[in-house]
Amino acid sequence: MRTSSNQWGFLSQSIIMSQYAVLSVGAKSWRCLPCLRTELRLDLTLSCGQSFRWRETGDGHWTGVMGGRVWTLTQTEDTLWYYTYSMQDSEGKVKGRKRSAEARPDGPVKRTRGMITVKEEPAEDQEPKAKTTEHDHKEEELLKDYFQLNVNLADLYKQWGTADTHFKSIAKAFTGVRMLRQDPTECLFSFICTSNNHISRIQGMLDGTPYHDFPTLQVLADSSVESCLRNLGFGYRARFLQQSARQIMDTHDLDWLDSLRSVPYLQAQEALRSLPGVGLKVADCVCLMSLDKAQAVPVDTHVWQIAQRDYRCTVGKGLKSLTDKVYRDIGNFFRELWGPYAGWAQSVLFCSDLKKFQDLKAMAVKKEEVTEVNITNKKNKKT
DNA sequence: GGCCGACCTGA
DNA sequence: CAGGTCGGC
Repeated sequence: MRTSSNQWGFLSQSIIMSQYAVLSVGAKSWRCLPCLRTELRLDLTLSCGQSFRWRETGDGHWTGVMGGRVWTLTQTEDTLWYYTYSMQDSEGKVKGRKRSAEARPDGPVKRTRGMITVKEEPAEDQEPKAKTTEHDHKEEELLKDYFQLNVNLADLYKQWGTADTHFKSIAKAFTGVRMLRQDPTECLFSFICTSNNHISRIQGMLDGTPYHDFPTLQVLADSSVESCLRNLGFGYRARFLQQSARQIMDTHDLDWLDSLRSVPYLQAQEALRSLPGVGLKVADCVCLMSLDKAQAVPVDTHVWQIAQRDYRCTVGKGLKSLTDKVYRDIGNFFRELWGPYAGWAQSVLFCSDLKKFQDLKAMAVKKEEVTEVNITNKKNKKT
């Protein structure tokens, strides 16, 4: 399977053509938002398996597609910087507005690795300032919505830490792990691909360059899609993808998936489970990561292991794989522990359990041991 | 209702 | 075997 090229690309319109006018922009214009690193850590949040299409394209610079635009994001201790690229169609015409020539004197230096080139646009294509402001406002709102910045993460961490000492010790090194609010269609079809699969292969299937919009329901529902995706290495999941798209098109309105945002958690979960390739785990991922169900706790083998190892949770002990009942019991166990945002808390521990972050976790554990030693010493001194 | 094997693929 | 799900006992 090719992992270097865009696996979905042939199903959707490229936003950026790789051979010419790549990331076509005018004068660079970074904009920013006040945002503490304790509220958002781009590196943790964008690479912990919620979304598979963000890439670190430069040191601390993350590039991906969201809301029909290509974004590059980076951050300092208290500021989130963002940069969007004009969208073009396949004929190379710029569809979005051209960028204004306003530049940040002290903005972060944009660095890219290889694949991305920048073409300058003539400055005369600037649009009136009023429209620019309106447009800028819309992009700021897109970003706030995607990262759910209205949710105060520091407060949640405090609550979870009070209820759960293990969380508290881990959380010190993993602040700012935040739930994204993704597009439901992209989220659903991405997570159908995760079953019985590894992360590296999932990324190979879903990530790619050049940057592109996620394929639409109509495209995915086409009968030719299964064989196409099989040829690209999607395996038996190819059929699930095509069939799920077909079923949604045949039995629901086009906005059915989006409309699940406004129905109760268990109802949304049940609705999703009617789709081929969607069991409890995938349904919970979609509920949590795109349908505003903060209490959904996706229980995979990692989370099950965390429950047993770090919480002495005996639910389902001895079983080789999760039954639906055990799955629900473990979810309830965590919901009772963490409360209505249990799914958000779960993602922090899930993140801390990833192999690539073990060095970070080791630091937290080390601090914890030191703390324990100090407490013990104090006790010893007292007695 | 719960248990078990099959399912694509490649690190 | 891997961040499951499905279909058959």
